[in-house]
Amino acid sequence: MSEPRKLEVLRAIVEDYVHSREPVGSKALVERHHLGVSSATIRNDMAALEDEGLITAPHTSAGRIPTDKGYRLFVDQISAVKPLSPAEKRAIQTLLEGSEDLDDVLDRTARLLSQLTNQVAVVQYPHLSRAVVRHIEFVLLAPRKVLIVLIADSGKVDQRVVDAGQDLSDDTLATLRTRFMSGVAGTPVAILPQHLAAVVAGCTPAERPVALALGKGLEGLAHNSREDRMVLAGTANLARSNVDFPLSIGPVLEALEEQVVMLRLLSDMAQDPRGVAVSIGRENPYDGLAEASVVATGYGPDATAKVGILGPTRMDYPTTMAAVRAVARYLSRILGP
Amino acid sequence: MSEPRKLEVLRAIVEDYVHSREPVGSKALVERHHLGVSSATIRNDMAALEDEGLITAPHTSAGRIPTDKGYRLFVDQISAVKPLSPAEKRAIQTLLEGSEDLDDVLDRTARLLSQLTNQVAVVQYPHLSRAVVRHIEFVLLAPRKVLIVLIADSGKVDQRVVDAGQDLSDDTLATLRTRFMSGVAGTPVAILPQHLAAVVAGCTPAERPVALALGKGLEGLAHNSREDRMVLAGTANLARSNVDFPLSIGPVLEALEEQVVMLRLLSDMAQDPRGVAVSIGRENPYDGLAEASVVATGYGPDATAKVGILGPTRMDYPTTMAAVRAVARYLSRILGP
DNA sequence: GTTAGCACTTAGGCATGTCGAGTGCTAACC
DNA sequence: GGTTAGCACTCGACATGCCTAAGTGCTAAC
Repeated sequence: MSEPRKLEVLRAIVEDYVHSREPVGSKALVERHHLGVSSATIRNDMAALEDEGLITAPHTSAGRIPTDKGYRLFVDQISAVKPLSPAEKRAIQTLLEGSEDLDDVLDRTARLLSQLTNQVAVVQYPHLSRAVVRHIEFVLLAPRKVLIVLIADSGKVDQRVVDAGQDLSDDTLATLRTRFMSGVAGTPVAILPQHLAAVVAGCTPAERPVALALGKGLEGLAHNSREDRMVLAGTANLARSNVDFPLSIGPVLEALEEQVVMLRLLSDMAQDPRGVAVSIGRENPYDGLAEASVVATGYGPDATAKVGILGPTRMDYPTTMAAVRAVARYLSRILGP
Repeated sequence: MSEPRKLEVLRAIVEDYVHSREPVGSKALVERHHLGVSSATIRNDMAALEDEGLITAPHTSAGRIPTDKGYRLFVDQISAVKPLSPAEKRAIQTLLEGSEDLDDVLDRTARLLSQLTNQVAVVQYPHLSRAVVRHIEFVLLAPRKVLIVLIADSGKVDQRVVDAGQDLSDDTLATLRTRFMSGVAGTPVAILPQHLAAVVAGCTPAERPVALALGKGLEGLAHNSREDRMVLAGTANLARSNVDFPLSIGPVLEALEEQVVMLRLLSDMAQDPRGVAVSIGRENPYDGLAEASVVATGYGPDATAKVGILGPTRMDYPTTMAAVRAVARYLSRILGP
């Protein structure tokens, strides 16, 4: 029994199953792929593959389907990432170039990726930490309510309303704004807290309480900003691709809604040498995703923010991986300097 | 055949069907509800209701289920909006009060409403038009790229990047900012364009082209801002409540993703005198929602922005309407002055 | 206008039978 | 030793027939 052929058989099973959605039998295999042997031989190979836990039979007299382990081997060793068609590349470029503000870029990216892959697309907001504070604005909404706006050089704008704890005049606020601005402009967001503390320390005792409140607000903004949010698109694909649902979509929708779960999952995924990480079926830490796979990669200057897709374990990995990788590259380019 | 009893029968059918998810027969009706007549009489009433198109039988020998028209009559004339339990009211209050920035408020609102109703919640971003310009900020991201930030007194912050058409210095930009600020601060967003034109006209010829670009950007912001976005929550409820799906969720997910469709639908809904609008099944202009109902209402100072839910036509209207109305009220209060 | 009674319809459950796809095994073959 | 043909066996999918329970519509009596 030749080892290379066994892998070839696994590859054929994965490809056929992804394509047909039906368990694939030995006879169908020899017909569709020109392996130069008979179906009986294939049966022996398949029995071996089953012993190794790479494929399984849903019931006695049906064909075989790949297991999570089988998909893993397929992704790691057998398949090559398929390059995108020029048409697709062009589509990515045109679609992404038309956009300007960050929300819009991410939104378009998600929609694009979901169309390209026919899966659910997930795009995490880029991390702010490496960015540099460009501008701070305080706006008095009510005597005690102050809207804080933090603008970073990445073009990202974050906002929050804080309670000043006491009534304020526009003048006081303007003074404070100047103080803060001179103290933190140009500071990397990551080390903002230290600088804020210095500014607060430099305030007059009268200003102190308000400055403290504002400083806290800014700190919160920098720390807790939108990088823990994400954009979704293509949820409808879940229902479509699963007309005969091997994937019960309820738990998956729940996972998608629990953004914390998804974000955690994305950042925990080990980066594959080929630049795209894949998490298959039960490899996912979240039970609701036991029948789903995630394909993701980082984007942006340090690739910490993630972009990816989620779909049934039975998906076309080579094509999907190519799409995710390509979109991430274009996205990095657009957001870059 | 007494007319009031016929309505009572319809009411009983709707309530039972919503509760049991199964067609309801004449015998079950007399047992569960103390109508003082026999099942034969009810049968006569039901035949009449069917003639009027208010109920229908899925097959010859099954009970009846309400039609869209039946639900409509139920909602309009029979049912009373159920008040929320004190516990629920408290939950709404605590959950919404903890939040500060607008994104957060809307997000929490959506989650809350979806939990309260077990349906998909939709919250439209509040309209900016009535708001007053509080602040404008220009930030130079690259020599020719300017980030424009527009802050309204509602606490809403919008942003956009524009191409200035020529290289700029920080100084030039600061001058222009002052000009724009003095020209438009305090202006209602709705009439911003006129004021912008005046500012541009008042610029020196050298400044003109840049001012024009910036003015255009601001105008676009005011006009086209996030009011055409919306927040979703509880999509997983679609899958859950429809284990035996009378509602195929694919088209519904598609509709939800086409935000344009949903926003259009929300704003087209006629306001009910009781303050909550309902659109039932085929009343919806969008085909994918033929088996779904939308319950929505306006919120905010002039109730133009909408908040609502979407679910199967077979839903508990009285309770749902109460929840939507209550949440909208709390939301208005939170966002109010 | 209401009721009882009865004939009629139909979905759904269940047992039964058949068909075909696919397997595992054994014995022969190169 | 690896490969092949052949064959018995298993099981899901599908069709058929039958039965029951639920529910209706109608008619005649109250």
